[in-house]
Amino acid sequence: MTPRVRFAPSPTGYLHVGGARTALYNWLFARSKGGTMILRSDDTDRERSTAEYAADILDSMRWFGLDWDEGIEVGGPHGGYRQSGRLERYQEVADRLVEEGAAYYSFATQDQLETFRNEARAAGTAPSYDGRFDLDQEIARERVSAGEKATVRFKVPRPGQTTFVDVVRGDVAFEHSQVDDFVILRSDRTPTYHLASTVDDVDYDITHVIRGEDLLSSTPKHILLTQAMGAEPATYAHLSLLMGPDGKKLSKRHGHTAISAYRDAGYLPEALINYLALLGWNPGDDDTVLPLDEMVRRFDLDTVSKNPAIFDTDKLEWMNGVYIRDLEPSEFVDRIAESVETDLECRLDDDERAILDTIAPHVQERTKLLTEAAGQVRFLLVDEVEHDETSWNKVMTKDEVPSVLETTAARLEGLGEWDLESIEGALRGMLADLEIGARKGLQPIRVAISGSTVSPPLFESIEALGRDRTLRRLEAARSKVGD
RNA sequence: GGCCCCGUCGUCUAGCGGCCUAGGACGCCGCCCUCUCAAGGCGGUAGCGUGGGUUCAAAUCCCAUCGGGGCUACCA
Repeated sequence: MTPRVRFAPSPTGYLHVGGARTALYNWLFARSKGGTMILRSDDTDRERSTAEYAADILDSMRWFGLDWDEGIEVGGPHGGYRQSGRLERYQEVADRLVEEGAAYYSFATQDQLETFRNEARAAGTAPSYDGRFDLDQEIARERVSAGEKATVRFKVPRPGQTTFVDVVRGDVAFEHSQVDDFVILRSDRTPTYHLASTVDDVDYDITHVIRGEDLLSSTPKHILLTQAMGAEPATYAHLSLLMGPDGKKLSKRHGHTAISAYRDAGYLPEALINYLALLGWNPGDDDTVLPLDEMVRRFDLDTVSKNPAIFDTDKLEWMNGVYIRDLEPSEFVDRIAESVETDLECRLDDDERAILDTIAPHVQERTKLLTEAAGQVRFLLVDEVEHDETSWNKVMTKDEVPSVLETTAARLEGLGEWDLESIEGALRGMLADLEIGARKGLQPIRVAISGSTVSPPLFESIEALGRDRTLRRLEAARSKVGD
């Protein structure tokens, strides 16, 4: 039997890094086992679900490069793959469970139930409902068919226990005395998560349920429901949760949590994937950076870690830098083009593209986030640069600067070929003649050219800038410092 | 409170009774390279939560304890 897995987010928030990791592990598992990846929407909570969140989840999945074989927007044998479109099916299952005695119509109020739970807590035990607020099901059924509102609650068989083997955690056991009866159909006849999710998993023939550890304690409910439906429970794998730097559950107060925020911040999807994949899974040796196909080749659920993992932005940034450096220069330019255009407030023309192509390898080496690149290349694309006054004094006194700039201009002006070799030769020759070291002598030129004491390598920058603009910039700086 | 899960450097992890003087990666520190900043090279820093067992031998097995997390909804 080929594995069938699903990622089933609720559109009650953006796709966050924890959800993305769950999606990734499902995807990796499916791809490594030749299985089927399904994307469905667990949108039973209509109050909190929004179209915006739903769209963000799809966008983020696609940006992330995770595809699915069945589900939302791609279709498949099971309809639209949105739970909001399958209400009748859940109602039918719930009613059937009542018929069969596995569930019951309940008129207990939330207040009554809460009182009951408080009593249990005070007694130091877990609440396990004894039916005290409910009446005979014969009567209940009549009242329901007369139009009275009732919830449908699943009756947990007691005494008893549910045991299962979690692929990442091993044997897990729950006494039924610890599992309270639970609502499967609300009084408005919409399904709760437990029902909808279980029915879908059964109907869609899901073989492996890979999800967050927050659902571990709900698993006995899902297994019980599955069995009551007469089906065979899937294999479960519960992934540990992602934590913030303070060890608490990852949330907005720790910084970005939405995948789309990482995209906007300049992260490469392949870097984020690599980072997330290794956050709780080890590929078998000391490899840290490995391509997607290699991850697919090596992935397995039994090598997934049980430990909760802290989401460490430092390592992610480092990895993003690794992937940025690994990009083909033209690819790098493609990826930064948009943010450069935003920064410059205009479209890039072919000449500007050519400048970026030339300097790209040197910028890549200094970029950890795509969004940083615009600031680094800006000086190559604008007409004039701003100089920070304090820059001039850093390596030589201000009054030494004009003559250096003048000599530089003179040497560059006469160059036959405007290429790296000639530029470097001319300037090194000048430094030798002036008897100043490169460290000192090149700095004022860098400031004149780039406006900053930090820039891509100087000779390459001058080459990319071109003769005319270089000379103009040297002249502008010289007259400015001369003032 | 009850139940469940988890516990190796600051962080992600390797480790399945002797190969551990606990390995790798990020971070941090130092040195080298160097036109700035990076990148790169080399070196360093730092850990088995605690207490009991079992054993010739324990990070590895058992118990307790402590700590962290999750669940305990007509949220998912």
